[in-house]
Amino acid sequence: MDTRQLSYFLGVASELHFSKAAERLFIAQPALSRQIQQLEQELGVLLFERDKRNVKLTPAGLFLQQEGIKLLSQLDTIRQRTQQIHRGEEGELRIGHPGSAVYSVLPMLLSGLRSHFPGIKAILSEVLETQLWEALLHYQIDIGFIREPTPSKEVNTKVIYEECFALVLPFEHPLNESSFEGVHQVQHEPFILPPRHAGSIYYDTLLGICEKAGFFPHIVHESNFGATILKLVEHGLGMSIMPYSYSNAGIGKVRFIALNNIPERTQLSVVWRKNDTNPILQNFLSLVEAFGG
Amino acid sequence: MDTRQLSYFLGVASELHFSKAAERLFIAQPALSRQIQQLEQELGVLLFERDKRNVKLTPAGLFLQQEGIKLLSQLDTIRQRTQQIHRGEEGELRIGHPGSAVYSVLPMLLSGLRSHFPGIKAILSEVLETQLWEALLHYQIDIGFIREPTPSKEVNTKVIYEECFALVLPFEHPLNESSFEGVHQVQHEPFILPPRHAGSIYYDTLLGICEKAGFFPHIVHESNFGATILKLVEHGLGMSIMPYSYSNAGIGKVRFIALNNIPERTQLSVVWRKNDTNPILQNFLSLVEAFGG
DNA sequence: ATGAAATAATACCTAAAAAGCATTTATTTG
DNA sequence: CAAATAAATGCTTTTTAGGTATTATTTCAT
Repeated sequence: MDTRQLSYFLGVASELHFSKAAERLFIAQPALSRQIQQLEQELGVLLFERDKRNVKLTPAGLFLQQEGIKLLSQLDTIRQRTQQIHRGEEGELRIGHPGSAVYSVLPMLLSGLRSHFPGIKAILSEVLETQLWEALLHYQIDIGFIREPTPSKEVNTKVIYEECFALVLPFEHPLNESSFEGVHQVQHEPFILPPRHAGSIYYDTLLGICEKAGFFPHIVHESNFGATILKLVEHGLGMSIMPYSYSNAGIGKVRFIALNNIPERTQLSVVWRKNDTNPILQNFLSLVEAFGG
Repeated sequence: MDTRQLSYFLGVASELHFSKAAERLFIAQPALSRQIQQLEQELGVLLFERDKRNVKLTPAGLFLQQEGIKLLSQLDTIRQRTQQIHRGEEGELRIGHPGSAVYSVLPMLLSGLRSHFPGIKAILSEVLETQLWEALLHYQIDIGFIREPTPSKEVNTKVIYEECFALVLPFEHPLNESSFEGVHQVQHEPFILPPRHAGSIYYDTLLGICEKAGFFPHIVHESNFGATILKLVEHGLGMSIMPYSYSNAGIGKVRFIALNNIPERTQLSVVWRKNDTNPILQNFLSLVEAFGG
């Protein structure tokens, strides 16, 4: 019983008329009659009751009709989904990202993914910047978001987002956007910053901001998790300088003062394996491209 | 994509080796290679990554393998069930029966059905004897159980069970099996019997029992439902004569005294349409035959 | 009644598809 | 570099599906 015989059978079963069914199936009536006979013989089951004039389904035929319709539609679904997977329109994309990406580009990219490629499921995992390259090269993720792309032979990088830094203060701190003139105003305050080893260029940029303002920050705590820093700031343990997009996070009662007037800015880049031909990745990259990366 | 191509594909997908798969599929390797190529071309999807030495599945191929296995096994199930329906090993058998059959043959027949033909589902409906012929001839049931088979041109009948009658008394009644000598002992008691119109031969048999014992029963209530009669007897409203198998019913606190020593006995017969070719019915009848009908 | 129309089956032939065989090409391994 | 392995290619044969003409049977209209 192959699919051709089955669909011929379904044709006759729905028309209950060999000649009409043959016409609808674009074959000659004798050919159809024979295929049905062969099917019946192979199964050893009479599927139609024919009395030289009328054709009707036997109980077994009725069952085969009901189930056969389902089966063929399943086969069609399988075919379509196989093709979608081939075109990269269906499947999983494993994304590694730092926590900060959650508050800026990631939500927009994921909603774009949802609308353009509803079959692609994003598997998100928060990965520390230090572990991102390893995760990528060990095939644990397919694409990563990172603030400091170090060019590499095995990995492609592309900047997709740029933003200014922000001074983060406890909400009760006297300094606010109107009274703010420059970073030097907080030169005597305690600071909470990421540890140096977590991303040296990023760290150096932060220190550069302070240095230009004429001081070296008094660092009282370190954390590589943005949310932790925000909580520490909220409790008045110090202040921090973070990418402005953290202001979307809504974590902690803190005040963000955007540092628009200094040249230092921070970028978010995507990184992926150069040799990766996964069409899902390619589709995601085309989305990144359209996003204005 | 027909079933042959699909099973060829599954062969290669599980062996990941064209030559070995070809051997297992009993075809030559070039034929297999070509069928896979054709399948890939038809779908427009690369299913295997071949590098002249190794064969491995692409993501789309992996999906097709997973789904294809399921599909082919479904097809096989459909084939088997279609054949079972044809052989009458699967389907529904609508059985009409009087309430009394529930306490004798029906449970045994149904458990025999369950073990010999697990695919046949019995649809039981309690049908009054007066309506049984109609239900049968109007195709509302496929087979019926009845106590008084009147021979007919359109219907076959077959006796399957014979039993004696029993005197049914309230549990508190002084008469019991040891003190019982004959029906004449209850000639002055009130009786609860089925109405005459419910089955005249059956009714006449009951009256015949009394008549031979030398009295005409004083009928105080009538009911064509055995359970109702039992309840009325329990409450001391009278006594009754019923098929002995009602003693299995466990309805009401009543005493059964088997009337073994009188010639009157009651039979249970099956009836079915003479022209019915339904193989499920035939299988059920073979069971009835084996049951010793 | 009788002939025309309808309808599935049969007989026979043709075309297309699948399978087989021999060979080739490319790659790995010793 | 030769030998072995494995998939692909070219060509032929076999099998299967499809087409045309015809038959047999039934129904319907005259």
